[in-house]
Amino acid sequence: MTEGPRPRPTLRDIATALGLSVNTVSRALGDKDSVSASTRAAVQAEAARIGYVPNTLARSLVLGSAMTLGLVITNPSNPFYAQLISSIELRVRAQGYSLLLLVTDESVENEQRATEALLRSAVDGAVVVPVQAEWDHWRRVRDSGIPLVFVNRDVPELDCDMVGVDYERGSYEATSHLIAGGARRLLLLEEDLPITTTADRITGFRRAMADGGLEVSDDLIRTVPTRRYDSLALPWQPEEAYRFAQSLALPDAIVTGNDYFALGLLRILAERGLQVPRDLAITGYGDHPYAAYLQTPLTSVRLPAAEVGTTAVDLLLQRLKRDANERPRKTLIRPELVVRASTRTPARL
Amino acid sequence: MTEGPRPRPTLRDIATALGLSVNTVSRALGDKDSVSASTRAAVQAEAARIGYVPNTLARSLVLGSAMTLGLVITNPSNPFYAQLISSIELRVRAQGYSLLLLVTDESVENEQRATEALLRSAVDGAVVVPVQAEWDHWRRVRDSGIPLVFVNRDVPELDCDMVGVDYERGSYEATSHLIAGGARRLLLLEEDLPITTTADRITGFRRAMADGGLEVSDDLIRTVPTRRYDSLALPWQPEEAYRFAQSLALPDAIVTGNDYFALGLLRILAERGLQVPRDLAITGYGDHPYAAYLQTPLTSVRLPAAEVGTTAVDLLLQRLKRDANERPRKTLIRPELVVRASTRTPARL
DNA sequence: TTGAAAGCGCTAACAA
DNA sequence: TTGTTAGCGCTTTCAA
Repeated sequence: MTEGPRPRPTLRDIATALGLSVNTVSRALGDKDSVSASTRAAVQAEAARIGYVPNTLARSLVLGSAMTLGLVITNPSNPFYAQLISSIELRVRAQGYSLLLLVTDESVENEQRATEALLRSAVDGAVVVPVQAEWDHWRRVRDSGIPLVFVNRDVPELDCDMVGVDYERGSYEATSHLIAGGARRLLLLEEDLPITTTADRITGFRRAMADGGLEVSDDLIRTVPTRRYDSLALPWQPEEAYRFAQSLALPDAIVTGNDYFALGLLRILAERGLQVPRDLAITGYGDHPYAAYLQTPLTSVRLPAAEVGTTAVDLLLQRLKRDANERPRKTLIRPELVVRASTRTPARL
Repeated sequence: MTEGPRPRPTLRDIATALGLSVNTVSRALGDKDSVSASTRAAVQAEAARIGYVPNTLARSLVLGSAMTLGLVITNPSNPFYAQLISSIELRVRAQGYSLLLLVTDESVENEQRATEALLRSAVDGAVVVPVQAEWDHWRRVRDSGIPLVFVNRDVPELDCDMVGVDYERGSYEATSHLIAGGARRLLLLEEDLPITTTADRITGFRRAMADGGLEVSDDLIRTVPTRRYDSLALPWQPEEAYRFAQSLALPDAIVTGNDYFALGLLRILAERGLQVPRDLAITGYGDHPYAAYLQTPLTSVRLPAAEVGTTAVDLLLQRLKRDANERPRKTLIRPELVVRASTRTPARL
C-alpha cells in the first residue's frame, strides 16, 4: 500500500506515449508555429490526460531566467508593509512572475543573508525595503546584474530605481494644519530608527515650523524606542508614548510619527484629565484602520501603500525589459492628510 | 561604456582557472571528504576571489529539490496573517529553505492558480491557509507528492497535517466570562465568511450559552459583511458593526468575532450615550495591538500567531523527512482571553 | 513539419 | 584524490 507519488510526468513521457520526439512535444506545448495542428492537439490531449506540468527549474536553467522576483522587507506586521506585500504580490503574479519573500527584521545581518539567497536563487530582480545601515551587499547584487528597486527608503549611493512616500510632505502638512489651527508650541514625537523616513518627517516638521514663523528648539523633537529586530510585533508601542507623556509639560499640539504613538498619547492624556483637541491637538501618521474609530477620531497621514507597491513592481519590470543603463528613476508619492476630531477645535480652526 | 554585467561565474570558471575538473571543484565546495586539503583551499580561494555563487536552479534540477516551500495565504493585511507570515518566514529561513509567497484574497480561482504555480515551481512542500470552498486542486498537489500543512482552517477531506487556533474555545471563554459577569441576554456578532473559524466561534458561543443555562435563539447570532477578495484592505470594517448597532435593541453583552467589530460598536454606543461596560459589555477577538489602548480597553481573545506559524513549518519539515504516509497530525493551539475594562463591571463581576 | 544533437550548471556514479 | 561520463528536464540550433 505504500505507493508513494509517482514521479512527475515530463515531456519525454508525452513524447514516448505519442511516438514523437521530446522536441516536437516541447514546441507543441510552447505554441510555436512549426507544429501541425493535429500533432499539437494530440500532444495537448496527452499532456492534459497525464497531468503534465512544466518543470520551471529545467526551463529556467535553459532560459537563464527563473521568472521570479524577490521581495525583501523588514517587517510584515507593520500594516503599511502588509499592504505593500499584497499589492506587490498581486502585480508580480499578474505579470507571470513568482515572488520570493525575505524578511530582515531591520537587521543588516539578515539583509546580507537575504542578498545571498537572492543571488543563489537567481531572481530576475528584487523589490527592497533596505535597512539602510550598510549597502555593500546590495551593490554586489546590483553588479551581478539583478536590478533593484528600493521602496520607502532609498540608498542613493547605488543609483537604483526608488519609489517611496513623500514623508516630509506628510509631516509638513500635519504640522502646518496644527499651526493653522492656532497651535504655537508644537512637539514632534518620533520613532528612534535611524532611517530616512523618520529623518524626512523631522525635516517636514522643521520646515512647517519655520514657514509658520515658529522656532524649533531641539527639545521639541523627541523620540521613543521602537521594537526593532522583531517582525513578530509592531515596531511601535503605544506604551512608549504613554510613558513619555506621563510627566510631560504639555505643548499645544503633538505631531506623532505613528498612529500607535498617538494612541498611547490619547490614553495618557485622558487619564491626566485633558481633552483632545480642546487642551491639546494630536496628529497620527499612517492612518491605520482604527484611527477613524477611536473615541476621539484621529487626524492622520494616509499612506499610499498600494500605489507604492504597484509602482515598484512596474519600475522593476520596465528595468528588466529596457536598457539596464537608463538613468534611475526616483518617485515620491504624496500622502494625504485626513483631518478628524483630534485636531478639529472649533475654537481654533 | 555599456559594459553590462558579466555572466555569473560557474564551477567551470573555477575549474579552468585552477586546471581542475568541474567535478573536483564541486566536491571541494560541497565539503565532501574526497578532496585534498590543498585543493579545497585553492578552490575556495578562487571561488571567493571571483565571487562565485552556486546556481540553485541547476543544483535543484539535479537533486530534485529546490529547497523551497510555498506559503499560500489569503490576506497579509489581516494582522494575524501578517504575524503568521513573519513567523513562518523566520522558521523556513532558519532551516535553509526559501519561501515562495502566494496571496489568494479568499478567491478559489486565485487559489487554483496558486496550486499551478506550486506545481510548476516544484516546491518541496507548502503551508496553506485554504479558502475552503473547494479543494480538488489541493488534492492534486498532494497527490503529486508535495506535502501540505493547512493552517488556521482545515480541509479534513485531504488527510493533511493541520495547525490552527482553537477558535471555539476562545469564543467559549469570552462568552462564559460575560455570563459569569452577569450577562443574560448575549448577542454574537460575526463575520459572514463561510469558513470554519467563524463556524467554530459560533459553536463556542452556543456551547457557553448552553452551559450557562441560556437559550440561543437564532436572532442572537448576527453577521455583518466582510470585505472579501481584497487583500489590500482589512477584511473587517468597524463601519459595518457601527451600522449594525445603530438601531439595535441592546442586549447585556455583545461577543464579537473581531476587534474591529468591537471598535465600531464602541463608537456607536458612545454616540448613543451608552457606557461600556456599565450598560453593555463587549469582547473582541484577535487582541490587536490597539485593544489595550482604547478609551475603554477591550477584553479580547489573543491568538497565538507565532506559535501556529512555527508549528506549521515544523510539521511540514517533519513530514518531508519522515514517512509521508504517517497519519496526519492535527493541532489546535489554545488562545487566551485577555480581560480588560470593556467587560470588567465592578457591579457585575 | 519533425528529429537529432547540444547544452544550461550542477551532482553522482564510476573509473583511473 | 581526481577525472570521466552521464543525466536532471527543458529549449534552441540545425538537418532531414
